[in-house]
Amino acid sequence: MGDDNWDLYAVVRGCSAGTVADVDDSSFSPFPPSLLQERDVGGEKERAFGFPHLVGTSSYPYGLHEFCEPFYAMELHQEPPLLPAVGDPPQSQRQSRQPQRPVSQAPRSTRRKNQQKKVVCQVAAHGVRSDLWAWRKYGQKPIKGSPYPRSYYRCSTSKGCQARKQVEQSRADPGMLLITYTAEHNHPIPTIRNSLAGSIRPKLPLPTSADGDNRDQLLPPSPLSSPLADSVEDDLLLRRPPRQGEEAAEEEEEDALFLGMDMATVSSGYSGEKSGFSPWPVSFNATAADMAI
DNA sequence: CGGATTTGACCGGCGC
DNA sequence: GCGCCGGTCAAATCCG
Repeated sequence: MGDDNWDLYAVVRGCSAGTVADVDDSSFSPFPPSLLQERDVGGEKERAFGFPHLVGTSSYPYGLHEFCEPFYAMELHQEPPLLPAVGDPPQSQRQSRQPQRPVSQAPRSTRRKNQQKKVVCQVAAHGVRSDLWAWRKYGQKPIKGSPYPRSYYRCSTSKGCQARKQVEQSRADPGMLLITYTAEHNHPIPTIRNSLAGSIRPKLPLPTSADGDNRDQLLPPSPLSSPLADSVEDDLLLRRPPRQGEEAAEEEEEDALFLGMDMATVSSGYSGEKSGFSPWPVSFNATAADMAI
């Protein structure tokens, strides 16, 4: 099945252009230690990952499976998360939640901020085309000190899946997205995206030819450049605050051709002040039909 | 009509 | 103890 390749690409493309920083629990890293490069950044250990030999190639090194497995089958290898166990429907908790939200229900088991396992992945904003999981946005918040809002997504591939991810544009490097994965998927990775996948739609009108048309031309729907692409990250980019110099747009369009190969670093305490980003029209709204080839 | 997104409000963790 | 802030909820709205 070519689906396997698909999955792999999804992973590679999802995080290949960046680094991952294990925030709270090194055991939660979705990537095998062999791919993580530890180094000191500002006195803090940072684990950057990269696999240049994987990206930019059209054939998969056999090692990829090994690489992917820990993340996609995390429940098989990791200790149980702090979150409700597999099959424990969070909806049942929410069910008891009244409109007035009685505090006595204390439903928020995910609130252990410091104990929550997280994996922070910094990726090239235009390079990332998401992953095989279907993510549903459930919130967006402006973050103090950051010009960019943070978007909150939960896995919609399977009901009851506790996996979440936060997507935020890096302040230090506006060209990068900080993706924080929290909790684990409690279901197998879909070989193809289910009907929910890729249904994230662009809210903003697609750009006219005047402001950079047809990303499809830049990113033809090849297996590599991804029918997988959904607009989770694109969505974020589309919401970026207005910026003075849009000139970076062209530059980033070029980068897009390389699927965001540029590497960067990330740590749990990123910093920076520059803002701005180029508009990134949603070109791929992958549908089930797109997937089911 | 079903599912996703938007958005304001609520809640609790955490620092002071 | 208090206030700030991040994370989540859920009604309203949008869209295919």
